[in-house]
Amino acid sequence: MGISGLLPLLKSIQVNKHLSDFEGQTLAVDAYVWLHRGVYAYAYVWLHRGVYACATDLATGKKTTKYVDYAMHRVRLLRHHKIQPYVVLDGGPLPAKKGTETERRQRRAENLAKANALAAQGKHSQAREFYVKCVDVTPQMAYQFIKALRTEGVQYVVAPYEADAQMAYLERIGLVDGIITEDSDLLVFGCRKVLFKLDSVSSTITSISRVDFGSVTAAEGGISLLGWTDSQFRAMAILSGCDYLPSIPGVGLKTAWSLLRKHRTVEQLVRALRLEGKKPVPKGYLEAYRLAEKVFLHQRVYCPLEEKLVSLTEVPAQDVMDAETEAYIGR
DNA sequence: GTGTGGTTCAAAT
DNA sequence: TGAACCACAC
Ligand SMILES: [Mn+2]
Repeated sequence: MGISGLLPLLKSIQVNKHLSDFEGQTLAVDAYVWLHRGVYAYAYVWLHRGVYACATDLATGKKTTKYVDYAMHRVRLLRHHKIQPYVVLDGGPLPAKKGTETERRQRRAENLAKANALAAQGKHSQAREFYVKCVDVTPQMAYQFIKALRTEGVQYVVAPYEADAQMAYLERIGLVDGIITEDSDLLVFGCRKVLFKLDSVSSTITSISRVDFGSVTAAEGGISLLGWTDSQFRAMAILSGCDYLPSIPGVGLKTAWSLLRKHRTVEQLVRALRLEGKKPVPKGYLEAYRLAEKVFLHQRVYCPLEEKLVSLTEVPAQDVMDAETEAYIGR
């Protein structure tokens, strides 16, 4: 899901770069995106050839590991431009994302059912498009990718939970110079340099830098982020709705932005909204907000230097971490 | 007019 | 995942 509408809002600071601009740098790579696209591409090709077995079976990695080629092609492309890839894979499910994941699983099941129904009616071309929609990246596929990475001596790490937080940590401690992903969440995790939309044909990529946030213009009905702190930016994103917390109905990025200009703290903001009574603030929203904030700040990640699990950012001593919170952000 | 939220589509060898 | 599009409410 990411933060809906965030990238268009930051349009004015998106910079098109060539991969050669990153020569000599180490870039974290969100493995999920490449694997998913690889699986998608090959599932599509197989189905085109008339292989109408269940798409989820097709992609288990038993019959083929072709999807790995797609990802490795991109790994080699980075290396060709003298960029050192640091591949980051997703780990276990984060309790905080439970809602999002059950939703996805449901959608995949729906698409599979539709596909099977259409196939049963002999409508194979229509069935194909639904089969393609239920492809999923399995741990087995991730393992096939890891084997290829090992063979070619590419650095990688499996995150204890989300790759997002893991990549943010690698950048934070200086192990990577930037992050290649398609997920706008990385900006909310406080990353300094995030690279989107890698085009392997032209070797170009779209860059968004934290230092440019202040230049986000209020022109054309947009918003201004001049003088905004990481904390305020994060608040705007969470209030607008994120993977860890749905928004208050009727509140999107722009409303969150103007609310945060009026109120100094989220407590005051929520109190004012409740007093006004125009937007339905759910019961327990503020508590849920605090938890979401902690997931962005303190999610559990693996430190390759210390070789142990740590928090993305250190938890302040006065912050109480009860068992529920611990479970939520990973332990 | 503005902003939100829902739907639909593309994704690539 | 995002982008594009559109209907709806304010
Ligand atoms: Mn994410």
